[in-house]
Amino acid sequence: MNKYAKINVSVDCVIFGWDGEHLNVLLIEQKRAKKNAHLPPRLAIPGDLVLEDEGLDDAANRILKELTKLEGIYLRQFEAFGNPSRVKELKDQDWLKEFREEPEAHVITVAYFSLVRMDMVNPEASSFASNILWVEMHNIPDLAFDHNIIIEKALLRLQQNVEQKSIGFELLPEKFTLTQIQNLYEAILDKSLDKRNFRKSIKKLETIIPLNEKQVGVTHKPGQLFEYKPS
Amino acid sequence: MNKYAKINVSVDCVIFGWDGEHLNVLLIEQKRAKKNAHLPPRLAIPGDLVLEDEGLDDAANRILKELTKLEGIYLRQFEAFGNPSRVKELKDQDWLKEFREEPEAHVITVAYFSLVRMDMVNPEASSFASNILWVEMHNIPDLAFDHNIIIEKALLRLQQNVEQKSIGFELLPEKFTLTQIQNLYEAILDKSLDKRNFRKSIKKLETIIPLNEKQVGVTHKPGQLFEYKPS
DNA sequence: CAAACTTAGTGTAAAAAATACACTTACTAA
DNA sequence: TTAGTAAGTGTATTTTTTACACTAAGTTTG
Repeated sequence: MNKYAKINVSVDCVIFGWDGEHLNVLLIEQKRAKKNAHLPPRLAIPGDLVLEDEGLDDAANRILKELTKLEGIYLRQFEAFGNPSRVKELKDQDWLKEFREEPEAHVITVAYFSLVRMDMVNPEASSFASNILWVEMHNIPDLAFDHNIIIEKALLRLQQNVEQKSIGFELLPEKFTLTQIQNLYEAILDKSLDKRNFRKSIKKLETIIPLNEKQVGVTHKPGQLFEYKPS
Repeated sequence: MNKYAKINVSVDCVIFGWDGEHLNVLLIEQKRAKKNAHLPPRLAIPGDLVLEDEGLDDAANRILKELTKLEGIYLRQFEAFGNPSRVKELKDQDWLKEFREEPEAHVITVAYFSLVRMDMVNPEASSFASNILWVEMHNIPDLAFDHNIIIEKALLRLQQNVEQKSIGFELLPEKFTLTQIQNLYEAILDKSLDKRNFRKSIKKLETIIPLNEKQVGVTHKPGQLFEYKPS
């Protein structure tokens, strides 16, 4: 074995989910070997090793699908994490020994994020994920490896993208009201925005086009519907 | 050998150099084995494999130093490149066979960039670099692997950073004139800026402080000197 | 020493963008 | 019919951005 053979490469996916109210993150419960079945479930973001001759983007899509059955989600690479200590904690070593051929190997991970509508997506646990759960961003427990840090960094990047108005519409319903967009932005940025000014700025965007339709089924004045036409 | 063993991880460094006039990029000429000495020199940005149990940032610093003797330069990670074909071209395979234990391995590279003053820095070829050269950004030849693409992406990121005024002063002389800053910005952004407006925006920054000194040794009206005090 | 050359240095007006702010309207449910 | 709820709207103020051209301070040359 040469001096390079022990570096593995993984990808990890931070999937932000919008339920119309809060920003959530998709977590998996990792399976444990039988002998460790008594241990508490281990939570993590979906991720696994990259295969030989597999591109990073391909790996991210494959792994997300294998663990959660989610497909066709736009994943954006945002950072590589390579601190050698990131997989060396005892809790992590225990698990790695159950599932990895080289549990003590240095693992460099390339992290991706995405933002989806929770009601448009149906994650199901698969492969070594024994369970899938959405957890509110402000309520994330201790996760495997350095996944808490990875989520924090992903949120920062998401916020930067949103401030430049370059992401966010993809995850609204096909037809949506301006208030729905505002709620989404407020959840991502974690601060409240002025209604009139927000509407002004959104209406200025050419990609948001007004429809001759109103919201139905609400118990108050129905809002006008808009749709998103990517340019 | 398991199915993961053939992924190697490298780092590559895009070092932008400012000579007061143009933006340059630091390239190395890669050594060739004797039997291939007749081949034309191979140009690349400095980069090499990450070692086992070495952090990415550490690897970047080590490798830059090994190849160019540059030390203490702030390197910023900006993207990982993992297309399996990035290392499979014939020209690249030839070279890899001379120097790598697993020339056919998939190599994922994590790319870093930095910006330095060319007169404050003294790169010297070392290790498998047989020569070091600065090449003007607009004049970069065909490089090894996907290094041309990596440089393009690094420039984009540098430009984004500069537009937010968050980088650039580090690489001016200790005392500099506003025109010098403007020249730097124009070189990075590759466009010309209005003198009065530029000066207004720079003077608004608290980190740029005016000195009671003037430029000396110039053959025209000497400019006022400023210094940069990081906050 | 005067003229020519070179870059430094300066201000204002106009346009555009960002902010702060409060009441009326349309619908549902009780 | 009333009460409740979120939708929808405009203006004035401040801040930021942009466009634009001449004078000043030094050096060099004839």
